[in-house]
Amino acid sequence: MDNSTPNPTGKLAALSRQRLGDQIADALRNQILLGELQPGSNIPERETASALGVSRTPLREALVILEGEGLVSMSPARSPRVSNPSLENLTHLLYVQSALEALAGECACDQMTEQEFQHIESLNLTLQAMSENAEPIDFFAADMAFHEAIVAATKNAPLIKTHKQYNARLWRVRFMSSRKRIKRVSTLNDHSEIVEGLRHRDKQKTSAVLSRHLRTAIDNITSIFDEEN
Amino acid sequence: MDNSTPNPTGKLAALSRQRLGDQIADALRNQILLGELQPGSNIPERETASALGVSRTPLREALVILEGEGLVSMSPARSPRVSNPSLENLTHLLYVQSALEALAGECACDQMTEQEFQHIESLNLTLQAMSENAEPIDFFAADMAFHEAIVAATKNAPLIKTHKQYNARLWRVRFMSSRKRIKRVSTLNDHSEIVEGLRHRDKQKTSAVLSRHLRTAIDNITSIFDEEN
DNA sequence: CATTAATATTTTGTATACCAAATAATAAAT
DNA sequence: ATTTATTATTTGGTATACAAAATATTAATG
Repeated sequence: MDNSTPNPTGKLAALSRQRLGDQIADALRNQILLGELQPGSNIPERETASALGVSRTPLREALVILEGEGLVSMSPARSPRVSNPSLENLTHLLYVQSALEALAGECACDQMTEQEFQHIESLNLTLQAMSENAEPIDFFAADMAFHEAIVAATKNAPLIKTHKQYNARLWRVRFMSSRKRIKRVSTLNDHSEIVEGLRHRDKQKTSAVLSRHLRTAIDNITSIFDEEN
Repeated sequence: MDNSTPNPTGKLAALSRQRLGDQIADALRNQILLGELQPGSNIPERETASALGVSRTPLREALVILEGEGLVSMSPARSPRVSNPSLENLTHLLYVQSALEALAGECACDQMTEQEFQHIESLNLTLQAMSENAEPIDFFAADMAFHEAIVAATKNAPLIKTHKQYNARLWRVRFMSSRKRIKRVSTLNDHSEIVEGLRHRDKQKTSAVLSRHLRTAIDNITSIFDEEN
């Protein structure tokens, strides 16, 4: 959030390469994804603003952005809160994400370069190598990177952005789901099938496997919720 | 934007049933969809704020919301502008919308009530009746209502919201496309097929027809762009 | 001791003020 | 007359100040 350029006010970098509100939104989003800001927790404006060394105006801008992304909810005369989605809501999100990734798989077959395919393939190999040994967080990160690479290969900017936003809302529950190593084998099988579909630029197969792959995740998060209650 | 409750400041209704920023966003969004704010036109903050009788703070909140929805773009030291999407961008949006509506058709087969089906069916009948005589704007509105009703029947809140946002970004070009009465017959055929799919709760057929229906629109908007240049 | 009413405090919502950067305009020099 | 340099003005970005509402607290009363 700061850089090496001195500035008149002496507070924080005022080099407006990006709006301060956007930078704050990025910072808060990270904190939410990392679990530093727990679902349901309050984000009081004054306190948070002074903690970040900014005023309430750009913080508020950030909160409005995050509210639009579904990560924060604001109610009149109440502190903004980190969203705490229900199982039903998460299921709904996963259905949409499933459709988005199915589309991505199809478009990637048309649009990806050979280089991009090789990158996706290498990400899958990394994941396969991690299979038994890796830490949950690393396995999860590699899994996410694989899916993001497929979406990126479509060069469809709105798709990439919307997919990213849905990923953010699903991040926490999918990470928790990933910690349970069960079903890691079938996950890896799916991934290999996806790579084969992409290799032959088989739109039908690629999108079908991706769709099924994501919908399977619904069962996993359901069991997560059952265990908590 | 106002109500009958008097308020101390005497300016505009301060009954904060909803944040002022949201109300302004709604108002600006309407102006953009109606074409009162043309693509590429500026939205200077001071001028617009005083025109609406509000201060820059909530107006700015509204602009940030609309930027998140892709309807407005903001650059440092420049007036916010109404987005003017390229043909490529609109094509990308339409691909996503196609996937969203295909998902909606599938979920609607599972989730819609008999009552909701009858409503969708009646909207289609209205549309068929309008076929030759109706004004472009009315035909377009009925067409949109038909698609929205299918999405609403899924009860999937994130899907409904995302679909609505994509619809807003596509509104203008789809309206222009609708003004050209060509292809109205095939549009109506598609709609009837969709209704039949829903009637038999045939997920595969319903989603396939919806997907094809939307992708056909890509050809239409392409010809719109060609004519302009 | 419990309960209710009144008050104080905290919180968000909005407006205004100030600052820096970019652009437009004007004056001077070639 | 044209071009360049300098100044003025306009614009968005951020901070602060003030207002309204809700909650927490305290005091008074049964």
